Amino acid sequence: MSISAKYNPADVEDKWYAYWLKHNFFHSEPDEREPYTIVIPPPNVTGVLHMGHMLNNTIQDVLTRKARMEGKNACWVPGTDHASIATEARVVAMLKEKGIEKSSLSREQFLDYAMDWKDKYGGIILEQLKKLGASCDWARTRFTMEPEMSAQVIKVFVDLYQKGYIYRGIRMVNWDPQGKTALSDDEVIYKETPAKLYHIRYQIEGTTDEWITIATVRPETILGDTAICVHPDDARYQHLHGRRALIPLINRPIPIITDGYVEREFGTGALKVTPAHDPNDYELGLKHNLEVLDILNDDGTLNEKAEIYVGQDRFVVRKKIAKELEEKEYLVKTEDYKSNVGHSERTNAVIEPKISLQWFLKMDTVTIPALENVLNDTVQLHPPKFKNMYRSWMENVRDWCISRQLWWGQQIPAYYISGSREFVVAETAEEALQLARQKTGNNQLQLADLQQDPDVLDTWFSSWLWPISVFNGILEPDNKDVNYYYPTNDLVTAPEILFFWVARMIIAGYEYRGERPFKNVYLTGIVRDKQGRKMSKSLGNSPDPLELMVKYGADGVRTGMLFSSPAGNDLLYDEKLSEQGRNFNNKIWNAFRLIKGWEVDSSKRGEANAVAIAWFRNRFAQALQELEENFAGFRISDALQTVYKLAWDDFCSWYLEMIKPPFGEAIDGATYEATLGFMEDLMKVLHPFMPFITEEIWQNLKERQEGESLCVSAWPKADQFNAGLLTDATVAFEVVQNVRNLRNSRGMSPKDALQLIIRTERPQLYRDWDGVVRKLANLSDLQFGDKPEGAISMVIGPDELSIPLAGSIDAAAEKESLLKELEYTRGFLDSVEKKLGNERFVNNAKPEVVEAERKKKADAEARIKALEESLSALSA
RNA sequence: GGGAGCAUAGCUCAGCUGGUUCAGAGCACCUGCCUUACAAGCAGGGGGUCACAGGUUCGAAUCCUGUUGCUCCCA
Repeated sequence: MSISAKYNPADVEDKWYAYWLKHNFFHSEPDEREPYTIVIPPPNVTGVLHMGHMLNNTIQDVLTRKARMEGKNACWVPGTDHASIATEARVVAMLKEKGIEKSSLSREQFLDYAMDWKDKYGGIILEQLKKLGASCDWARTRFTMEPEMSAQVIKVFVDLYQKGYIYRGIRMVNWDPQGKTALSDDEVIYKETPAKLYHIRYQIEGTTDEWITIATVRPETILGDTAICVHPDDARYQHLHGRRALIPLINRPIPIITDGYVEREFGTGALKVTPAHDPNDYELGLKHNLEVLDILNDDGTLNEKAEIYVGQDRFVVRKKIAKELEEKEYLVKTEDYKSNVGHSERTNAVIEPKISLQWFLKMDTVTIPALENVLNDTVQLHPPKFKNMYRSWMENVRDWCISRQLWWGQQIPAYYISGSREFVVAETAEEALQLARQKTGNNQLQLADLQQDPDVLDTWFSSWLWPISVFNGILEPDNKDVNYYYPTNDLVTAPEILFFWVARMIIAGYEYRGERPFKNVYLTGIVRDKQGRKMSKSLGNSPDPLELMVKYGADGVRTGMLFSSPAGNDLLYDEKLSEQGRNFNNKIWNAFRLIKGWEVDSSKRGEANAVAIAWFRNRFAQALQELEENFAGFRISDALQTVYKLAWDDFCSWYLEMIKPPFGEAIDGATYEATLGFMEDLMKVLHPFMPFITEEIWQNLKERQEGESLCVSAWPKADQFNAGLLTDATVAFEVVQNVRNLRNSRGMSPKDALQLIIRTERPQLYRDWDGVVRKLANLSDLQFGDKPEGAISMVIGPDELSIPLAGSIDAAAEKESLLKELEYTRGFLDSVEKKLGNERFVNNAKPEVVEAERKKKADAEARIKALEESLSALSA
């Protein structure tokens, strides 16, 4: 069989993914095994795969695949999120292109269009995840708006309402006048925008020439003012306390109040208070019991409460009123000013802080177990530094505004009774009717007399149930799936949504299951470009993951992502990382080529390789232990590094070179079998990181049956290892490296065989490694003894290596380097002796630390002795 | 304004409970090699006062305090 010298991922990836699916390896059903469950952070149906998903899902796949190989019943539940605002905006835009206005459609018609759109585009991202190799249980794919999922959301709403946690209230919300909906804080993007600060004077009531001047960037809102506020200690305004000022143009009188909140240095030190149109003013208004005067319509035009400019847009009015104020000499001056203006993430309209009637969830009590169980590590955050952030949020949490003025989502199950201000909350219209009849005592009420609230619930209000609802745990709280899979094990997500999503899932978990939703939360970083900028469509600095996978292979990109992604830290993505991943794949591929290319001669004896085999077996055990520790601490990047070095350095660079037969010669059967076993174990520990290439190699390493797969093979068991053997090996390797270095520095070819003479008190070590050292250092002979005439020497630990060299030996240079070493080692010994001579050290330090120092001392002394002997031989 | 985090090689980062397995990895760089698995490679090498200043300690990259610079969260 001829195998390509370059690994070609395209040849194998689709083949093995199809094979895995065909044999249902990723599907999970409850059984007697220990479950391992991950629910995917459901991507938006509007989304396409980006680098953040790549990182996030690679990590989930690594964890899932490892658990599956460990014999756990692994279940990774995939799905998508309906994303109310984003999707509705997308559908509205799509309709607009077709010439259809949303306002011309009924709710049902619109939802039909939206569902069609979702069916067409909503699954794209999941298909893309398959290219990445994601081992999700596709039979369990969920969508947050499918009937069973929505039913759970509605049930929870009704339940929380009945418990008294949900209420309707007036609040200041971020209003998008274009989308005509309230937005949550995270859907608002603040941009620094050049603006003007208008200084406007208000006449004091009952005077002819007394004024107070305020400064504002929004002169149109003076029409909604209900007070002017000054600092109580501000000397400039002492005489005005308790007086009233007249709003220019409309002459409505408003009180002048005092509050320490006002910054005296800002503007004129006098603050106009517009409770309906500024969040801070709103708070101030509550405190001082001010009237809330809303002068804006939902679309951003002024209403009749403004008295003037009614029906005109807020920005048009800003210009006009500034002009009028100037003409009528109310405008004192204007100055340039930079202000942070909120824009809608979806429509880019300038956000209007607006008083509105919304639905809220009270957060004060439901958050208690969610806070407590993160602080006591029942739910562990990785890295733990996020606990602080989590706590500060949970301790200062505000009630959650859960209503959105949209159609795409779960419609709020509140029904208003015609002809009254009453409403009822129920899971169905029929139940609502019953309730309404009871409530009103009017048995004549019909369905037609009820009007369901037109708004839908915040998308997070459905996704906070995700770890429960994917197993239908709200509707059937005792079903076998939810009992088996819940609580889930690990959640992998971005710190950006720690509050919006993770915290709320924990709340819902305790509220509805009385238990944490997951044990571990692994927080990934944000994927940034080389310059540290967040990857975004508008910057165009994000590579297309699919193209990247075509170029470097899915395995290459997966490992590339993980090379530089410690938990919780941002990842500065460079295509070089994928290249490195691809190169690693190629390296492994070539190791496979080498092994497969060998002729095996089972009559041949292979004792010479025994030490190499013993060494690698122990080295593997050591690395496996390290690997397990890395996984246990969620240090995924380090875990990859461990197997990377094991495969490349230890297996390829050392082990294979040790046992490789000379060209044209066969390998003995015992060494071959051992090597196949090592390769197979390597494929196992590499598989979670690079599933495709490892499966391809594993399938071809030995005869396999249809239905067998690496992805369900048993993970290697961690064995004890012989540490002494491993340290002996490092001595042998050091000898090899020294000889190679000598050749290199003297410009000699590796083909020139050299003679090596070792002066040592531990000859057995060198005898054990004789064959390996001879082969790797290309020695013609290895003997024990003193340095002969005309040889160059080096000192390794307490041992002296000599290599006879024909021709020039620069005795002076050699002496200099030996002296330098001697000096360093003496200095080192000195510091060690100082430590040991210090009574306080010997008494206070741990015994093993003191013991280590004693060993250092002995080593240093031996080394000094060897160096001195070399030097004296040199001068002799 | 309040809170948190970070600062280690040219770059990205490890360094878990203070002690040569403590100054490390990968990439980049330099030198020499197309050596019959791999140039997507091999062998070898250089490079850091661990931000700055104090302190605790027998001993500090590691613990404490302050300074400077950057980042994030909340307002």
